[in-house]
Amino acid sequence: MKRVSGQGDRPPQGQEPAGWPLPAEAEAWARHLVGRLKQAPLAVLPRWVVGADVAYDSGVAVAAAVVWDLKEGFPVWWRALRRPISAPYQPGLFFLREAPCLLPLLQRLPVRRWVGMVHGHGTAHPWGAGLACVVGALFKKPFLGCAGALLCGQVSPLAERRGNWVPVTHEGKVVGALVRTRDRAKPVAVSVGHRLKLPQAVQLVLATSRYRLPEPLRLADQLASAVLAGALPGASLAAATVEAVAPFQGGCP
DNA sequence: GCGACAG
DNA sequence: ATCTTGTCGC
Repeated sequence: MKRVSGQGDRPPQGQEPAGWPLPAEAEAWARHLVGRLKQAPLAVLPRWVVGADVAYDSGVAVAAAVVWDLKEGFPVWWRALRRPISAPYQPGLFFLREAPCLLPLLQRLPVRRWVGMVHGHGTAHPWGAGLACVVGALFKKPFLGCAGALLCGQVSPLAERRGNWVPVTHEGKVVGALVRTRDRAKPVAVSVGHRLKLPQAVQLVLATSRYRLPEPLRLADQLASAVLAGALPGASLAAATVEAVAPFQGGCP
């Protein structure tokens, strides 16, 4: 598929939009990428779950990543990165806005074996190419998507108790799951992005959830917002140096 | 054809 | 996403 500048299948480096498709060719680019997705089961659940999210404000984006230790049950590393917004939000093309911000950050993780979690959909997407699929495929890492609302698909009634879930069906296929992460709270939409199975994705979301959103994502959400608001220091991509971010609210023990 | 539509 | 503190309910 044609790109602004061909760079193989590796995550684009540096300033955008180099390596990313233009909005007009994004659908074709994404559909091509879908053909390269793997749904192989995760042989071993990694010890670390990386939650990543982005907060925006008039031209500026702050991406944040949090490494959650499944064994200990708390965050062990976090970082935020500031950079310019590269694309407007468009349902279905969310990855064009979010992925460029996430990649530079994910390349600096302190752990080798991890599963990624993004605030958005994976396969539960009109073309089966949600943010989690795009990031997972580019990184060749297991990724799942966890969103607050469905973008497509149908579901049956879901029990009110935490831990229950029902499949999300789209065009005759199971593309995700609606998961109750907290009693009586609005369910979350979980779907596979790359290199893991839906039951494993659901298991990971439930294993890291205390409130409605899984902790790795909820904390990344808060960190990104705090840095955006200026309450905490973040690093600028333009500065070429990524700095450590000070502990934030609800920090680690 | 029209509207809805992750964040 | 974002404008916005406390408040009510489970």
